[in-house]
Amino acid sequence: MTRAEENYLKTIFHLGGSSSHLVSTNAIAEQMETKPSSVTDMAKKLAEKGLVEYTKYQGVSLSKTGLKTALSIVRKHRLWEVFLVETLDFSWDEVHEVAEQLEHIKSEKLIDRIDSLLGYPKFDPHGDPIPSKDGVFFEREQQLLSEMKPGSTGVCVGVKDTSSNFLKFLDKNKIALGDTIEIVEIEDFDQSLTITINGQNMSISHQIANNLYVKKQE
Amino acid sequence: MTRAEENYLKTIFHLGGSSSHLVSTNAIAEQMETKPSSVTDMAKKLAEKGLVEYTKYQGVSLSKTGLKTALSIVRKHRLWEVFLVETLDFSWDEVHEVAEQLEHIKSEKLIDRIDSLLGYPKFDPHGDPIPSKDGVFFEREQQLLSEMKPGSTGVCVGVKDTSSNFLKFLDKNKIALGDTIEIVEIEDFDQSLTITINGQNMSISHQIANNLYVKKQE
DNA sequence: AATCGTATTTGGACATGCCTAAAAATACAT
DNA sequence: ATGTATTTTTAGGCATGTCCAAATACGATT
Ligand SMILES: [Mn+2]
Ligand SMILES: [Mn+2]
Ligand SMILES: [Mn+2]
Ligand SMILES: [Mn+2]
Repeated sequence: MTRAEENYLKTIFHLGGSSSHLVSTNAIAEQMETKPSSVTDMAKKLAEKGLVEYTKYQGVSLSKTGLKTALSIVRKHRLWEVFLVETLDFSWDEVHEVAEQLEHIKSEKLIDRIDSLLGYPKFDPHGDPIPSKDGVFFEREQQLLSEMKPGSTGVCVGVKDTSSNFLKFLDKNKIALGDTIEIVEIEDFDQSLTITINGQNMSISHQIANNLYVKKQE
Repeated sequence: MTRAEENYLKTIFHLGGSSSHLVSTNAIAEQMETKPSSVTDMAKKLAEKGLVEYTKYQGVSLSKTGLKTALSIVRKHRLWEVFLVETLDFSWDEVHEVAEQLEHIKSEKLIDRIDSLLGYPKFDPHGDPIPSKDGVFFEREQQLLSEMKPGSTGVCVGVKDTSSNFLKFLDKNKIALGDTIEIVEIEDFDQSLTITINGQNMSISHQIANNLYVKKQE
């Protein structure tokens, strides 16, 4: 399994490529910042190896073994991210790039020991679930903050945009995973929200709310 | 800098390629388990990039920047080996393969944090010195146990053969770095040695003694 | 059902890094 | 000094993974 193949499988997984949903050549090319013709080439190769199902002009989806492989890469990526934050004091906006490299290190033992060192974490620094060794993981209960009604309350559980820019913005404004957010009001004019967080009121734009996942509280 | 280029530079370094000593195409090929023609190709490319000096039919040596790069790879390799042993409880015969992969991860910050986490170690699990960030490292004072005279005493500081087989043999016989070894007798017949180690007498073959580095004691 | 615009595939090409077989240079022995 | 053995280089090819430009298929519109 080459690094390129692993990256394609991971991308198809992230784009939701399953038996029920085919992923288009263009979507993959865009996500990977490569060209559609390259994707076609690789789709053929992966189909040849039984890692994806591929029908010309239709799109690709992960096979059973393809999914297993993709999950193992995602597992490694997210565990390394936790390691970087917890053990090496990286901030959550610095870890993705490095994890993109570390996820390709080939050693069962290494990733199992990292997992154990970290105490078998269930979520990565961005709130994304970490698949277990045998590929099981829980989709977390979530909705976008922008979909909540005034008066309701939620706990911040994840981010949709994981860009360094957005994550740094959240740091600067003291918004972190685990924080409880109450929606006070939504402006008709620009959909900006007034929220209460950590006992303080603040105003955030619709775009911010549209990139924050919360778990609704009763 | 590609992974292949890094591996060539590291190999040239290990073969002692300096201004005073040219390394032959064949030697590199053998060490890297590749073909001489491939080495010639790469030698040209590295010379092109200013990382080695290369004269046709003569051999290659590291340039100043080539040496710097090689040292940084060696540094990373050895720090990762320490990390695997100290932090993740790998045994010293399991770390080399994984370190061969980890040494190519590109992140200053990562290796600096690992270095700090480990308390800035000076030697790797096999007794090899770890170059500092700016490429400085101390050649340790050493000689092969097989070169010592009966009656003399030394401290075990390193291994020449780093194969898993040899390292496991040492474990099994409770010979570890830091142990004090006294040479009691050397057999004329087969050069095997009787030594005292950890208060016990034992006999080891010439081949073993020929792969153990010790620091002579007064 | 024909047309048009977009998505996708094909064909040909290039860079990297490797290989084999043959040619050339060097080293060694007589 | 000459011939032989060894080392090294060259030439040509292959695999991987990428790209561009041209051809083809799809699907929405009329
Ligand atoms: Mn990430
Ligand atoms: Mn993440
Ligand atoms: Mn090693
Ligand atoms: Mn070592």
